[in-house]
This record gives sequence, structure tokens and C-alpha cells, in this order.
Amino acid sequence: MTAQHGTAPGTAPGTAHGTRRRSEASRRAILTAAFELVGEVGYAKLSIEGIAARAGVGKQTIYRWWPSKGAVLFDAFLMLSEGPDDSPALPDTGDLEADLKAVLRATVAELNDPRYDEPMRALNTEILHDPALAAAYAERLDGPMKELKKQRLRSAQRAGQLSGDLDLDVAIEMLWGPLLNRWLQRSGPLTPEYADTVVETALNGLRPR
Amino acid sequence: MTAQHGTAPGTAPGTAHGTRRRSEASRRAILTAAFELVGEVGYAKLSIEGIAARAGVGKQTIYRWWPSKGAVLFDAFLMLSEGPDDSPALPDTGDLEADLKAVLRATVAELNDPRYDEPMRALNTEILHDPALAAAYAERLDGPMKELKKQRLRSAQRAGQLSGDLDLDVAIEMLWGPLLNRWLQRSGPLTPEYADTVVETALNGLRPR
DNA sequence: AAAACGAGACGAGACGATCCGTCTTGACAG
DNA sequence: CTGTCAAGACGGATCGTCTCGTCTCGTTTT
Repeated sequence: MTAQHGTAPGTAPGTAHGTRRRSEASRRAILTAAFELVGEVGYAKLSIEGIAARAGVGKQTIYRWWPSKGAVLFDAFLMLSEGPDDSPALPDTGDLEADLKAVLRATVAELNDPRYDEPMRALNTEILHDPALAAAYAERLDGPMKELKKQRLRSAQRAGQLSGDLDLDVAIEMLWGPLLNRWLQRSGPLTPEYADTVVETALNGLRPR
Repeated sequence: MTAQHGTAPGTAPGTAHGTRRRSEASRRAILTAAFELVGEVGYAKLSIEGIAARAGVGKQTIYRWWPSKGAVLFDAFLMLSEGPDDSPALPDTGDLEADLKAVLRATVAELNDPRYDEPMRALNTEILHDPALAAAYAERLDGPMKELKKQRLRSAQRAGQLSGDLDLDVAIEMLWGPLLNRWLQRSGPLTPEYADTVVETALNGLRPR
């Protein structure tokens, strides 16, 4: 039931024999309000009180079910990502370089989308300071996406387009790491052309060929 | 002078004709207190009041000279990095791979040092949400280090160990991006071995050779 | 089957605590 | 004089806890 990300299950809310009903309406209202609010007022001014007011909910209803502001934010992302069927496998046309460029350009577009920029920055902030939340993120949000990337790379490996003894985790971080870093630290323009250059450079290596 | 990072210079504190003396002792006490406190209580509980109390300083003295908590933190780092002579150029033994491994391993060690972990996470948090601070960081802290890295890579390029048409900014981000990301998001163990693998993979490229 | 009971969750908001950023005071220094 | 300093009072915002009275239901009793 939701992330909770740090608490032991105990008597999981949903099993006991007595009575207990969790309001699904309130849950959705809270997560929606949290996501919208962080986009409007920014991370620094995001408050539990504000979320409760916007959601038309008592503060206790938030404190009862989530251990921290970060956990609420996390569940809000989880709700979004579970909406549509979003595991349609990465493109695999046989042309690895083109496929990677397409995917990285999509990542760039998403990072540049003002609708997601603030919320994602907020989530990253919480992850930055909460190892438990970081673990939940790695497992529930980043993990599935990473698996898709690995599949595409494995396919390329089978086709002989990638070195056979490649560590796929490292490969993924070499492709996406530069993008993420540029976005987080704003260390340079995050353009589709940059994505292309990263792909080309990563594939060919820094050494002359 | 300090960073100020967003304000126009105006009458820079130090030039006016009347009288004005800024207490250097207070300045150092504030920056030291900020750095120590964030390491002790963490970023979430770091407060201006706490910094002032620890530094034995009035709150107004902080508000007078710094526009935000992030700017204080930034100047604290600036003070540290300006202490010793820390631009001794990167090692250049002629063996690019070994030199890069040594430097990346040093980066890993620094990121893993609990003395710097919390403060650096705090600084990154502020950078994440403050473009002006991000620009100051890029210029004053990251910039000089990046220039050293570029020099080493240029030397390698001259020696024919790196592709001639390489974008050095991209090369640097491909080497350090994975490390930074792993540290920020805690997406995996940050070990010296990982640094080695990144160097090897980046140099050789993902494609088979 | 219908009525009564009881366990929780719910919205609302009062509460003391903390920290915000501003403002005032009186001492001190150029 | 003028501007900085340490100290701290001030009103406002938000924190997390706690207490209300209401509600929704599963269980039990009739």
C-alpha cells in the first residue's frame, strides 16, 4: 500500500479482521494536490498544510499514511507512472545508434518540459537526503525503466554492436549520466544535439579509432 | 566580497566613500559554523538562526551579507577550496588511462568521505533549485576544476591518445557524470573499481573494437 | 432480516514549538 | 557622524501532535 519506504508492514492496512477503510478518494486528492502544488509554488514553499488544504483533507490524514513529504511526492510520481501502460519496450530497429539517439532525445525533452521540471527536481531533492527513499526510487521508478534499457542493450550485444564483455549498468550510466548531470546542475545547455553527441562519443569511445 | 550570486554589484561593500568595515572574523565564523552545522544536523535542519547562534553572531549580520542560505553554504565551500593551493594540475605521466583512474578514484574517495558528504549534498540541493547559485557554482567552484581536467585531456589529445575531434566537455561529463549520478541518487556502490571500469569503458567505447 | 454496537478513518482545526525575515536597541569603531 | 556589530523582540508561516465530532462499515445481537 503506497510506498511508506521505511516502515515495517506491521498489520498491513487492509488485512486486519476488525474494520479499516482507507479513503481512495483522499489518497488520490492528496497525491494530485502534491504534484500540482510543487509545480506551482516550487519545492521550497511546498508544505504539508498546503497540500492538505488544496486536497480538502485533514493534515492528520497525510501524517497517518506517509512518513515524510518526500514519500508523498514519491507516491505522486508512482501514481503518474502507473497510469498508462508505459513499458512499451524501447525502439529496436536494428540501428542501435539511431535508437539510442531517439531515446536520449526523448529524455532530454522530458527533462526540459516545465510541467515535470519542478516536480522532478523536488523528488531528486528528497532522494538526495533520504537513503530509504532513494532505495524505493531505484526499485519502483528507476528500476523498471533501467530494465528496458538493459534489454535494448542486450539485444545490441547479441547483434555484435556492443562489446561482449560490457557492464551494462556502466554503459547505461555513461549514456544517461551526462544528461542527468547537466540537468541537475545546469552545467550546460540540454539540447537534442547534446544527446546525439553523447551517444556518438559513448559508442565510439574517447580514444581514436 | 563573497558570492552574492544574484545581486547586482551596486556599491560593492568595500568601495564607498563614507565608512564601512565588514568584520572578517564574523564572516569566517559564519561560514565555518554553516559548514560544521550542516554536517552535524543535516541539510533539513540547517537554519539561519542555528548558524548565527553557533557563530556568535546576530542574524542580521547574515541577512545583511548573504541573500540566501544557499549562498552562505556556497561561500563556505569557496572558503575551503581557496584555502590550500589546490590547482596543482592533474597528474600527467603520459599514461592517460592510469592518470584518469587515479583522479576518478580520488573523486570517489572524496564523495565517500563522511566529512564532505552531507555538506556537498546540501550544496547540491540548493543548486538544484537556484539557477543563479548554479551559475556561481559552475563559474567559481566547478569551472577551475573543469579547466584542469580539460588541460589533461588536451595533453592526451596532443599525444594522439584521444580522438582529435572530441568535444572535451562531453568527454568530461562522460567520465565524471556516472560517478556524480551514482553518488547523488545512490544508484549503486561507489567504489574505486567502479571508477576504473568507467575509465576503461569510456576510453574504449561501447562498441566492440 | 433489521437494529445496535464499536473500531477506525475522516475533516477540521487548536496547540506549542521552531524558524523565517524584519526591525529596534545600544555599544563601538573609523 | 555613519555604518557595522551582537542581541533579541516581533508577527507570520509551518511544523508535527492532539483532540474534537462525524462518518462508514463489519460484527453482533435481537
